[in-house]
This record gives sequence, structure tokens and C-alpha cells, in this order.
Amino acid sequence: MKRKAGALLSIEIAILQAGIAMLRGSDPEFHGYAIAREMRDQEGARSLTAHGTLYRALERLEIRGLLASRWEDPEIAAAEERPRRRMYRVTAEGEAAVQAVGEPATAPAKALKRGLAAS
Amino acid sequence: MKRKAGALLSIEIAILQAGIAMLRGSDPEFHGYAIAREMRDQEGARSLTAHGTLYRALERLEIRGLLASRWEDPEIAAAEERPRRRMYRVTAEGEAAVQAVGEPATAPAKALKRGLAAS
DNA sequence: CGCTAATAAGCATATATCTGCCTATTGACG
DNA sequence: CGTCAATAGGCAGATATATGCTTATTAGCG
Repeated sequence: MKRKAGALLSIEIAILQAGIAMLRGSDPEFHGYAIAREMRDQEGARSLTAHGTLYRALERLEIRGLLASRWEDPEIAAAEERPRRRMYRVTAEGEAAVQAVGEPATAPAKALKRGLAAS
Repeated sequence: MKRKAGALLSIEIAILQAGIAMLRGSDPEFHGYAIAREMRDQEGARSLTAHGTLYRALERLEIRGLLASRWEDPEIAAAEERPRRRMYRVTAEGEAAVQAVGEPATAPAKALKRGLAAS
């Protein structure tokens, strides 16, 4: 898709926003499959059939430093009788990146907006 | 299918014979997925699409005491970056049961045996 | 404004095990 | 010998993550 330099894709923003919400809770970590489930249930439409898109998005975010990951203790996964999870956490950079997207308006554009509002 | 009392199904015989061959090797254990792979590659035909049939056969054999299983150390699976395996081993009862059935090894069973031995 | 190179999305499949649900087969009994 | 009940088989999907391959889209440049 040839990404616009430094831009965030909608799926990436969705992941980060979900992750930021987690930061305020008791457990700041999440894992890929949980996100996939949310997206399937909430949006309905979005297929993510084999989850390939999602896992690659997570990988990209980690490479860019917006997410940090660690592998769950294998003993825990074993005790719960399921595959091991990779736990993600939104970094400070990740929060900042979402903030920046929240206000994509450049300074001049903002001024114009204020001007329009005042009139 | 309403099994004939005490009889062994062909898939069960195939598993046990493959497992008995393993007993003579350096590693007497095997896991379900390896068997499934052999069957897919060797036989071609047999679908075992979702492996449901195979895993249930393994379960039946264990319940009957013809197989014994243990879970692989989760640390090993983690180190090899794959899901944890359930390791099976043919018991003395398992060997006896195959003996009792006789040596009319079916073609599928032979092929499976060859396959595992080769790996 | 049109083209091309970059890359995200989608689909399939690998790794491993397991369960639910429905169908097909068959042993055993009347 | 036909019918019924038991159960094996097949399909689908859950749990988790990941890679390969092809297609579609688009940023950015000329």
C-alpha cells in the first residue's frame, strides 16, 4: 500500500487505542488473539480470516517502538492448557503517536479553524 | 460405528505399529501431529482434515491402556517456538494387543511404519 | 496527471491439540 | 434378516502465533 511516511493505518490506531485503554486498567498487557476476537465481535465485518493482517500489524508497531512485547511464561500457558501468548504493551512512544494522530491539524490549519469558529 | 467388542480399528493398529517401531529406536516416544503428517504424506488419500479422528483414536488407545502419554516440558516447546506436544508411548498391553491381532499388517500400517522410521 | 515502486491486505497453510455436532456405518439383538 | 443403538468418521471451529504468496492500492515522483 505504500504507506505515507510516518503515518498510522486505521488497524494500527485501533490496536494502539485498545492498548492504551488497557494501560489504565489493572493489567496493561494484551495479546494478539484477544484483539482479533474484539475486532471480530465488535466490527463484525472485518474478516481478518487467518489473522495474518493483525499479527503483521503488531509486528510493525513493535519494530517502530510503539509496542513492546514479551513472551508469556510457558508454565502459565501449560497450566491453562492453551498455546503460549505473546503479551504486548503500548509504549510511551505509542501513546504519543496516537495523540499526534488525534490532532492531525497543522498549526496554520488550526488557526484557520479557530478563525472560522470565531466568525 | 459400533465397535466389535475388544477389536482394534485399522487406524488404531496403524498407530500402535508405528509406535512399536519407535520403541526400538533411540526415542520411543511420538506425538499426534507427527503421525498425522505421516498419514497425509504417505497415504495421500486419508484426509484426517482437522485431525479430529486421529486425536480421538489416540485418546481411545490411552483409555484402553494401550498407549501412555505425558506432556512435553513446556520450556522445550517454548525454546523451539511451537505449541507443546503430548508425547505417547506404546505400553506392554499395546504391544500385546497388536500381537493378538496378528501380523497381517495392512498396507497403510506398513507405509506409516516406514515413514516414521525414516524420520 | 499518469506511472511505478512499495507494501498492506487477503488467503492459504504450518504447528499442536481438542471439542462439538451431525452423519454413516455396523454389531448385535429380536 | 431387518431394525436399532452405539460409535467412528468427517467437518467446523477454538486457542495462539507466524510465514509465504499473490493482489490491490497508493504515495510520491517525473
